[in-house]
Amino acid sequence: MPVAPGPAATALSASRSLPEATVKRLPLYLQALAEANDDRMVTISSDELAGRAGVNAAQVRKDLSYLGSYGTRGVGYNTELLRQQVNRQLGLNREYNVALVGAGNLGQALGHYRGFAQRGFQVVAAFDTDPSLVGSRLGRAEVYPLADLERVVRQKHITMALIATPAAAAQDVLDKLVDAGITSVLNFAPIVLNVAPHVCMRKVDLAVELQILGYYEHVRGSRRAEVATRASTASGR
Amino acid sequence: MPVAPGPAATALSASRSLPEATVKRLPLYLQALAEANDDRMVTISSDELAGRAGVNAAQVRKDLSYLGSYGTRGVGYNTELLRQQVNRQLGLNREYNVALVGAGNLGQALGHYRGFAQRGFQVVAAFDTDPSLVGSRLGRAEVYPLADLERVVRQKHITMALIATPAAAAQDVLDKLVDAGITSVLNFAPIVLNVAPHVCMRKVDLAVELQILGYYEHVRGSRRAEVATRASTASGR
DNA sequence: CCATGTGAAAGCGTTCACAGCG
DNA sequence: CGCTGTGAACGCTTTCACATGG
Repeated sequence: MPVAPGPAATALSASRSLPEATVKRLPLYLQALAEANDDRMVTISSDELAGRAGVNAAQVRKDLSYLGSYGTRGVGYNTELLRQQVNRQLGLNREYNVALVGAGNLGQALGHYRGFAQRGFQVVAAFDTDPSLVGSRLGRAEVYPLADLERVVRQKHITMALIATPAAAAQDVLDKLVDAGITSVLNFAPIVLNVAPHVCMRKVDLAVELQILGYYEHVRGSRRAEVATRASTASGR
Repeated sequence: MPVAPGPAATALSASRSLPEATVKRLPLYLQALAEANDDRMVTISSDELAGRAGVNAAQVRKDLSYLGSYGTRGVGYNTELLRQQVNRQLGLNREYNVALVGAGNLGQALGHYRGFAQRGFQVVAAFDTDPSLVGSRLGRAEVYPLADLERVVRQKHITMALIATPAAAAQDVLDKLVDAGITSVLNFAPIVLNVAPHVCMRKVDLAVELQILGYYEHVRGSRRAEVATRASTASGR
């Protein structure tokens, strides 16, 4: 089909906004494709990719169709080509410099975590108010006092930040980050933060994840008291 | 309305399954209610609660309606009563014993993270294959060799586990955990794991969160090249 | 012949708008 | 009068099913 009159996306050429749900799955596909590549798979079907990413095959095809037509009917997708396309679509064909604010327990772990740098996110500076931490190293980042935030952020061309401070300090830190020009923030503090609409913020609350698990554990317990046993009907999901 | 013929939930009495999206928000409400309680608020409206939890007021009312009718029309919700109900609904009126597998960078941070114990999740044992780590302490947990997993899990009545191993080891660890009787798992390894349907598993991939932010940063960059500037119309979210 | 790409259907989740009640 | 609780509308996501084309 030429020119594609559909309302969704201008198929060819540059990046148009994808559905949010699709964006969340692209990193999964990227990882699955990298593994398939390591396994010397030149070509991969939506079925195979779905299995490796833990999702439905129809979903894979629908998601990938938003990026354009990179598959071959009757064959599948070229693993390496598709990986490059997904990578480009996610904006990962460059490096991002990341600031880490809060060098306590969680902050130290994040600073030492190798998974970030492996995927192009360099933690190039850390910040903390505790004078005993300032000047120390955290992975390849130096720990600066919070007062230096704006200067260092601009000097090192930092565009993203991780907030790993106590909840009470998080809003103030966020405001300072935004003043310094940061536009993407990942918040680990267990508190709801307010931010101007031009800044993109996501939240990770580790305890919340456990509480969700707790709910299902709890419900399962209640069920067991009612139905006694229940052999698995091997329903997917 | 008595007996409620609606299809959703048997309003009164014990816990019926809530929509998944609602379950994910209950921990937010719980936190907001705890803060409101600290602020000496005896009563709280859906509007106020929505503001503190960062969601829409109609959503708060809809979510809370699944738990039953705990509000007073024209007034709002009793802060403390509602907090107790949400807490009970999430199954948090008990403690959970948690195992931590993998005592490397991330595992050490998780073991020292106080947010877990504060909300009733005690990390009571850690496991690692590295002999130099075995025997050391991690918060209040001792580090055991992986071979002791089943014994310690049963001995300490552990029902939940955190997987913080390298990706390559995660599936094997998961299988061992399930054999030992674990039914809830939080996986931090960047890999898709397969598990029997009776086990509840959630995944946290820190790098994925950054990649999602990267996408929006990337798209924003492309937009800026097109539309030059764009003053905020102060649209929510 | 086989797997993609995609309209159409079905399923969920969110938001609206207002009836109902303290 | 104000705020809850909720049917109904809306929009987004997922899944189905099949025409399409290498």
